[in-house]
Amino acid sequence: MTASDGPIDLEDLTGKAATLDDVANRAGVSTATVSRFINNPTVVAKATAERIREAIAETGYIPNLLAGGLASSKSKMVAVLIPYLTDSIFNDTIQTMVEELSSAGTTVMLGLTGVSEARTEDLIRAAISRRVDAIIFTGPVTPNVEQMVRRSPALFIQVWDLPEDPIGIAVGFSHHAAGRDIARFLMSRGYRRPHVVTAQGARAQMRRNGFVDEWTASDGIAPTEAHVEVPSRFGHARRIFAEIRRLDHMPDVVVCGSDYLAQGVIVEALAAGLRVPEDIAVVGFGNSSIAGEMRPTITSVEVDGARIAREAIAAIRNRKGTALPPDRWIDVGFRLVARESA
Amino acid sequence: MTASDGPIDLEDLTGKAATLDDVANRAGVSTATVSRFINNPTVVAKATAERIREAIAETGYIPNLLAGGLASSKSKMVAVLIPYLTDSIFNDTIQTMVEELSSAGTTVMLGLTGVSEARTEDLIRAAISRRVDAIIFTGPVTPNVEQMVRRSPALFIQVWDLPEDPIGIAVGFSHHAAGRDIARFLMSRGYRRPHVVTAQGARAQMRRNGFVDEWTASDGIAPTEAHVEVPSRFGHARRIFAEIRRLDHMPDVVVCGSDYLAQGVIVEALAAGLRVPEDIAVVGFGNSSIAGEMRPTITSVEVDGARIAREAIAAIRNRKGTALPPDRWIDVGFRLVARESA
DNA sequence: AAGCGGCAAGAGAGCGATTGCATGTGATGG
DNA sequence: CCATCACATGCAATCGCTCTCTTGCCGCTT
Repeated sequence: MTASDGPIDLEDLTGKAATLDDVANRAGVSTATVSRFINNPTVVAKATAERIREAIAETGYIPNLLAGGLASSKSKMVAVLIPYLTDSIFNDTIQTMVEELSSAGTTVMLGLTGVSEARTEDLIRAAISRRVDAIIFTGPVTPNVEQMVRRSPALFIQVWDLPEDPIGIAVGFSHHAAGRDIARFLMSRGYRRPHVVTAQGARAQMRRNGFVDEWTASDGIAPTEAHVEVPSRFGHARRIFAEIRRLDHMPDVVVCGSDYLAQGVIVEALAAGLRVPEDIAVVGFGNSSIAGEMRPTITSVEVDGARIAREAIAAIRNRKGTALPPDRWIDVGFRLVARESA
Repeated sequence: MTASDGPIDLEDLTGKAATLDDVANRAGVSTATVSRFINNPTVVAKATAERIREAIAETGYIPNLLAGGLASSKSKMVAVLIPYLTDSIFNDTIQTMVEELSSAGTTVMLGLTGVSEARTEDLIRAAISRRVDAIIFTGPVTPNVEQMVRRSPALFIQVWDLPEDPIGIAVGFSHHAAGRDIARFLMSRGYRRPHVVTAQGARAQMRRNGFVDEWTASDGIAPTEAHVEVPSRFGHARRIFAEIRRLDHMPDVVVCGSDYLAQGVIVEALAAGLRVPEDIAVVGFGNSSIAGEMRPTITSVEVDGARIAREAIAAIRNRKGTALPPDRWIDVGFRLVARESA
């Protein structure tokens, strides 16, 4: 087939997708040139570029990224692995991440690990199988995961946390410090009997430790506690609140692992005729959109999830070859936002 | 390199990932056999299988799915395209979809279209570029999208809706009927002055039409209305409620496009000292987890998002070659769940 | 006029799997 | 004892790109 400027029957292309070869033939150039044009349009001469552009339009060519990735060993994919999606504290991070990555032409592979180590390992393996450029990860790293990841050229980014020795890099903040600051804040407001609700998961545990350590050190009295399954969402609120009512001493403030849970507790408390924060105060975590919209508005800890996403993406983008970026810890901090609920 | 049963220095593998060749050499078989073992372990002899298994373990081999996909022209990937993630009514569908697909070894490419046609087209193109086996899509189909999709062998599955002429197949329900049923329900409960809050987007529009058509036909009086940007989430509630208060006639029921929004309206109403549903009733949509947890519990329309996911996956799995499945419409229906709020 | 530099484009060797076909082998039956 | 067959395995072409190396060409300098 040679280049022709007459219209072609597009229908005959439906059977088989057009390839680089087809485009090259139509445009009267070699595949190498078309490939160059696609990846870096400025390196081909203007007239050639125009012919190629037309040939692409005529053939409806859509590159095969499987082939491209294989040849270049760059997949332009990143894996994003989180525990849950529903009512998740990571949603802003994911939303930003997916938006920014896809507008940069990178596709996102989403994995939900739950709390299962086996599933986590499967997902990591799947990500490596696809030769992703980076793995963005929230969760505990098992030895198997560590081994697989270390051998893979993918950049491993642990987000929402700052582990002591990240495998790749980490973008997050100190959960222990966050817990501590919540404790200090509540003390300064005069609360005396906190009730700490901790979700499953290492980060929640660290916040809880931060809180309890600080509280016990300054006050001498350990707070009462409750635990919920991951994820700490709305649905657990009723049970949590029922438990609180059964305590000998009603707490004066409930410290929740997420705003969703906090919201639920507030709803329950109000329904029970209690005033928030006068009868019982509530603290959330994550500063989700609801925190500012709930009545009363919810005192929470703001974490800039979008910034976490952007820092992670920047790290991917700035990476040279397979070297580790210079900054292995990126601390985005957090900010306690005092509102009406505590 | 020949097969050896001595321990090898695993470290020398870190530079380059192990390939099928490495495994084959170690196990003393051909790459074809290893490939067969990986894709269908039962076809290789037991002793051979064992040797291969060991070789894989020793080399830490992880298959390259880019190469595999290229050779087999099956990517074992599906694209899932939704407008938003945060407070999204699709979350259950996505959660189920991702869980079930990944445990079947298929990876999920997530795309967020927002309300932008350009971005939607880019994402479709990206999906086809990766040669996904299927595209699961929620949203309006532009001519460009239709053209790309028709030429691609990927199965196109439109979910959460039942368009008249789906490109591939559709798994969803009639939004018009849902709107109609809400209208009937509210009439039967004696409500007289509904206020309909409609989000941007075709589906919300269809529900609104269903509602308004039915209401106007039976009652003769058109409901008052309000509009919100997509997504119809918590954050708009305050504005919506403020608008309601400014109306000449206070409506007796607010019909919301999502439970998140309904929740917000309830919170605002309660904060304003109104009783729900006595002073003002509220209807949600989607039957999200909060619908049953909120106080009062929210009357909503239950859509089995998980089932939508499973039906879509089943269609992918049962597909033979590139043929269209026999059932082009799968109606999962919906169910009005009457609770306390209306 | 010869030499040189620089840009644009082509040739072709991979990338790492899959898979149709050919082949070898041992068991089976006549 | 040999033809037959099923089964397990190997050979090698193929998938559609990328990218290094080379070539061709044009315009300038000297």
